Amino acid sequence: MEAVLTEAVRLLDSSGEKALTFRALAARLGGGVGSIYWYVQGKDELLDRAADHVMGAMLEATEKFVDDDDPIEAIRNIGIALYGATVDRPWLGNYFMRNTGFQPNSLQLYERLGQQVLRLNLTPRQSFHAASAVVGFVVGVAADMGQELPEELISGELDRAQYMDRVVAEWRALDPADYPFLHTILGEFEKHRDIDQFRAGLDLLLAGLRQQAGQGMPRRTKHQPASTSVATP
Amino acid sequence: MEAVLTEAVRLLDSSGEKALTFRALAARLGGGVGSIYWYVQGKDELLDRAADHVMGAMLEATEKFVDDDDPIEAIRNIGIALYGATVDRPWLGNYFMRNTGFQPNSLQLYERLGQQVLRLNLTPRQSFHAASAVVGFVVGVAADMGQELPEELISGELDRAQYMDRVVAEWRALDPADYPFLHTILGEFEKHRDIDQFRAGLDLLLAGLRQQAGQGMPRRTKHQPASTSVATP
DNA sequence: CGAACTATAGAACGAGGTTCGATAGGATGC
DNA sequence: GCATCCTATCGAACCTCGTTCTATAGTTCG
Repeated sequence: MEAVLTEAVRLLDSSGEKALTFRALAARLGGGVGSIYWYVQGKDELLDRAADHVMGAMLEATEKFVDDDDPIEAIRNIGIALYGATVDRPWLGNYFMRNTGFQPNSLQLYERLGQQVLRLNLTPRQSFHAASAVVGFVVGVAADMGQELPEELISGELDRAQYMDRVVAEWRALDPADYPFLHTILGEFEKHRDIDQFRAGLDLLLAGLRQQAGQGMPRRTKHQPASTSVATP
Repeated sequence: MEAVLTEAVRLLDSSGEKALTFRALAARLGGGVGSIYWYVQGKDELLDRAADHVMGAMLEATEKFVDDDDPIEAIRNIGIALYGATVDRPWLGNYFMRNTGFQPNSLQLYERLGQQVLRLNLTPRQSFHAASAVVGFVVGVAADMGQELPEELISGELDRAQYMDRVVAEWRALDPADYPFLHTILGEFEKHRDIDQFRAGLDLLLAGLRQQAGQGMPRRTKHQPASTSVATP
């Protein structure tokens, strides 16, 4: 059973979602196609199980962040870790889009992030929205950035830089009068790294969150400078 | 050709991604399976074309926002429109995750949003990050929220409220000591509406952006004393 | 020992994407 | 007028893949 999952994850990681077929998996395990159906009900469940398997590792990796002095810093670290695990697993991002995090390990990760939000002393409604926004942003952007590579890259016809150059060239050919923004950011786009782009976005979101936490909302006027630590759970 | 796309979109919207098969589409058009291959190279391109078709309508719908006095308000409106178009089209969200917006109409929408960002007078790098973050957030969250319904709902076995109740009941059964956050937000989750949740997240992000626009200089938010209550609207 | 349960194997079925050759109808060239 | 292309259409055939079903051991228990 464990073997089925690890081998499935290996297949997914190495060759993408398309490559995970029951026949290929059976071949790897040196068994028959039908055998897998003894362990899982169908392909959906196989994917669910594989995803939760990865999220288990994810949980362990983020355990060390919960004691951070600054809760926002903890949220950032957890978010970055989640991003990292998702971005180079197109199948995982895809899975998140298909199945809200009701799987046990996903739920625990949501809880872990939420506990950091609790330390900000917001209203329950604000806390709910904040945690959801962070998870939504991280998973959404990671799924977006981690998408399967276009075939020119897979086939080895072009490398990443060449492909990027081609896209930039196409954009540069557009009329600057019609596309002033695109031309403004072309230089940035050309040399950008996905991870920096992600972090910048996350920082914007967290800045908004910090601001909300800072200005004591309706009742909770907790006017502490927010850099002093709170007792950890 | 136009007929192929409109019929494809109709199939997708009415019955989901699974329902779009070449055979079904051919039947609707009263033609043969092979004919469709004269217009598109394969299923991927069919999806691409269908998505761009929808984005065209999207563009027209957001045209009226570009003259808003407050650029941030314009960004918010465009974001909300994009969210709306995506959230009830699971196939569209799925498409965004598979293919960065290099399609002509997607690119134009990105440009339109970017032009509003330009009005904030940020550095090119900040502008690039801001526009990307907003698009990433909107599309990511919409794709997440718009996912295909679980089968209990499709089969009509349960309605949305009943399904929600069941999830909430499961969560309530968890130990509050282990899941303090989940129990804090249970009440909110129970009565939440997706659109409100989305707007709240977007507002957080835009608050961060407005703050960045307010303080003239580029600046890292990491580890600053958090006394950043900058003038807000 | 026989019966029931665990676990495995692989043939067979059906759905769906894609390929291929056949077939017109119209335009163009000689 | 006839031959030759180019456009557009059609559906049979092929291949892959998820899933089902039956057969077959081994193992446990009465």
